[in-house]
Amino acid sequence: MARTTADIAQHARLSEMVVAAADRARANFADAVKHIGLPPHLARTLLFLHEPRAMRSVANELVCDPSHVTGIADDLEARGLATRTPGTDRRIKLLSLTPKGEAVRRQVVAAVDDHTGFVDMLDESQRKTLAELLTLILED
Amino acid sequence: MARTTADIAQHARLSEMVVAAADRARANFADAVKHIGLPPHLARTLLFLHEPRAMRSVANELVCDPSHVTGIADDLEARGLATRTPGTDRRIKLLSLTPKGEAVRRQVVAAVDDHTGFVDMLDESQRKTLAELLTLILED
DNA sequence: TATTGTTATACTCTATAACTATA
DNA sequence: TATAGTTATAGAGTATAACAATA
Repeated sequence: MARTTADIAQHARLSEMVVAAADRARANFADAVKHIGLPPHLARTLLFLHEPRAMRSVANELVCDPSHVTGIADDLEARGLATRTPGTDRRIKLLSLTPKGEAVRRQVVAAVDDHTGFVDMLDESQRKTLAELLTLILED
Repeated sequence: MARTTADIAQHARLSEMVVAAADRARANFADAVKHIGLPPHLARTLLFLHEPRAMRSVANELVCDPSHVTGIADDLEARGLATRTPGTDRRIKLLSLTPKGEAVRRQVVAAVDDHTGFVDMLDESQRKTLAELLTLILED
């Protein structure tokens, strides 16, 4: 395969491309949800809240430290989109969507689905191939 | 294609996978250059300096604000890896590698080439396919 | 007047450690 | 003693705006 940058190895070039594609994906997501009036990280959190989740579980989904989720939950509560409810183990707080939160979550899902994004550069078969290759990369 | 998370669209799932793969690529790069004793962003900058570049040009390669490059150049100079030299247009400062910088750059190239990384999960034909798909995504 | 690089400043994102309340 | 969540703090990475030198 031709190298576009003289002496950066193919290896490094593939990595750069993956990182660039991720930046594209992030920008695209931010763009898709902009009209909803939520910062991207809150919109993304809503996507995971199709069912109530413990704070720690949200942290795992977002791949961040649990302490970070406190602020996100505060923010969602302040916007009336989610509430903390105690679990049966009373150390645990479950983050659940309010009816308004459910509605906004549906908006986010629709926006992501509708938005003309980078995935539209690929046809169905190419998306399938990409998903397969990325699955290989992401395997342990 | 089966959706692994109930009601996140395929679209969103592909995006998440690309972002996850990029995180993997970044961690892998950091891992590869760790033994060289350079923070990843400096090692990455070295890769672009196979020829002298104006500060602004470096900023474009790194996709960051030019003001940010000042600190990077300071850091590289403090480590004896690069020097600023005036261009023919004397507003421009060219960042060039010192002999030591050339040597360390070769180390970085070798480390990235050798390091068992996420690209090794793919065979040659799969890498080619991935590069092609990413090229499509990254087209304007 | 426009452009290059610099400085000073501030913002975003995230992690760490110490704390509380449960278990 | 161990775990869930919180608080306070700090660090990395990056952007913005005002500035000096040059075109």
